[in-house]
Amino acid sequence: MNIGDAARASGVSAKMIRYYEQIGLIPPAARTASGYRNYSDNDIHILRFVRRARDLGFSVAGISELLGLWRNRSRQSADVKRIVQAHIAELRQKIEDLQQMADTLQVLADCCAGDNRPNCPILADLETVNGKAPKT
Amino acid sequence: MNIGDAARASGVSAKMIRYYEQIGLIPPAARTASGYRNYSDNDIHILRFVRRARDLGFSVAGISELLGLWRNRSRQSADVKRIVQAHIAELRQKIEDLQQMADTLQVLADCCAGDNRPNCPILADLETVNGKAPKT
DNA sequence: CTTGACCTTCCAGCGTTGGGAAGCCCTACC
DNA sequence: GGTAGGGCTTCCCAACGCTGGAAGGTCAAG
Repeated sequence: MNIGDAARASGVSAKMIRYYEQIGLIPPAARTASGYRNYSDNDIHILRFVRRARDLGFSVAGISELLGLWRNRSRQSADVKRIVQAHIAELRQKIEDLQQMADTLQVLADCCAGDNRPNCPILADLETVNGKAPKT
Repeated sequence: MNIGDAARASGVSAKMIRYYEQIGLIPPAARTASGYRNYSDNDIHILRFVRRARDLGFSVAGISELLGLWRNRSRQSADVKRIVQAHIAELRQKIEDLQQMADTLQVLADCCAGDNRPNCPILADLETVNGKAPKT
């Protein structure tokens, strides 16, 4: 299987497959006599694992940890769970931050006439620090 | 006012101030005879605007647009509102994506015993494509 | 043999921030 | 006046996770 076929089979682009190999996330692929990368079914399996983990928002470092546990038959599911729960916590934190931004902006947008006049409470807010009047 | 003072007064690090100047987000600062950047109260005002906009998640490109409107006294508040609402939509989209990830992971984590045995539904899921069984 | 699609490597960039090196300037203190 | 220390200057590098392109080799079909 060429890298293009592996990309189509796994959902990971050829560029990214090479990148993942380069940074050591996945093992170096076998090569044909002419230097083409050659992928086995097991390699595709690994690539799919990586793809799925990325879709779930894991960083490359996180995927590396998960791959290690996946390969390790004497792993403890508690280790996997710990990684996943830490990641969930990060996601929830990001969600909270973004939600806070969106809420603030929504309030400002609701206060803005949105017409052809220059007066705008949004810009007025942006002049301030943390949404409060500046000391000056 | 030196760049350090400006940084403390605006909440934007000196490093970032230089960077914003370099990429043209803010105008080049005045200089003293010896080459030090010199900031006026108005410059601080601009920096605070930038800081607040970043806190609300705007990209540098977005801030550039907002700054343009801020400076333009004949602006129309509708233009500001449009930019802000587009940004709110982006934020909500990101929130939704992250929420989807977190929900999926939470379900998996809840199914995982988290003990010293290797069996783990999380890893089992990661082997699949989009959470469904692979074609193979 | 030619064409076109594929593969290879390497280099550079995106956006935002932090870190550090080498060297100049300013203030304070002796 | 000399010196120590902090602050300033510019420049380069690193991070994250890719993405694009250039230059060139390989393979299969016509």
